[in-house]
Amino acid sequence: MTIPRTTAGERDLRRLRTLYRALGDETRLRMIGLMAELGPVPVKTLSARVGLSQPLISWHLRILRLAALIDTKRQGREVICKLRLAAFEELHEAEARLVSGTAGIDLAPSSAGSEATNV
Amino acid sequence: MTIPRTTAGERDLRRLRTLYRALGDETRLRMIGLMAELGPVPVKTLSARVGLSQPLISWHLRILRLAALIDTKRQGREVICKLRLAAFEELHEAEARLVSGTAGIDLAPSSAGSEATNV
DNA sequence: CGATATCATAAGCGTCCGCTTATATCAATC
DNA sequence: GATTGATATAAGCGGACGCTTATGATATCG
Repeated sequence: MTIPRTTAGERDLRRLRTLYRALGDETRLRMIGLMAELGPVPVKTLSARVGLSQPLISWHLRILRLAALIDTKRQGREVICKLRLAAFEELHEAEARLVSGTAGIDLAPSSAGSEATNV
Repeated sequence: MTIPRTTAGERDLRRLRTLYRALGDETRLRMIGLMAELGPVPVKTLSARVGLSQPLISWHLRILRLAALIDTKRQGREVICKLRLAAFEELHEAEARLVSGTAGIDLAPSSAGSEATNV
């Protein structure tokens, strides 16, 4: 039961980093807003409504997909994009663990028990 | 009452972009975790616990401060950093507006009433 | 099978980001 | 007021990011 090589808190950190980073772009937020408004939607429509080139939208979609923020499936020659609301719940949970102060986030192991008590 | 130059949804988009972007870095997430765990904490302690140089921590703190995720105040020669939990509530609210599909996020104005109905 | 529509990938480019080192500001203490 | 401690800012650098244009892959239709 020696501390696992990658702490739970560390895993949260990675996941949070990926999610937040994927969300930290105005174009992607617009796309998410549209998917929320329109429901499952083909790439072309996103491209048209956002007003950016199709390859760029496709690239943004890849980032959102890799972050598991959306699902995509082929339907004929179109690819339908659907928002994964569950991802936001996962986000909230990891976020809550971080902010509740019980994550055990640290780097300097020697700081345990030393002069760490401040304020 | 002509549509305001910057829509409410647009303002949300900017705020969300700033918040998510500030949160989309592992070092900054570590710092937030530490502030959540330790409460108000001086810069030096953050630097020591995270294990990165003081100027770098100071720079990350600036980003968090500009995003209104933390408060900082001088106390003697130290600067105390405190997590602003309220920021997360604001984040959740804006996020909820976006994801609920009522934000009216768009770019192409001509798409109103045209062949926008898909799926 | 050829032609067209929808989407993904590749290559290239300017900019911002994360980080380091060096230096400046501000406050306490002697 | 000079020195020491704590933090902020400046300069510089490599790499990732956001975007465009060009090309390739996949599926439908005639």
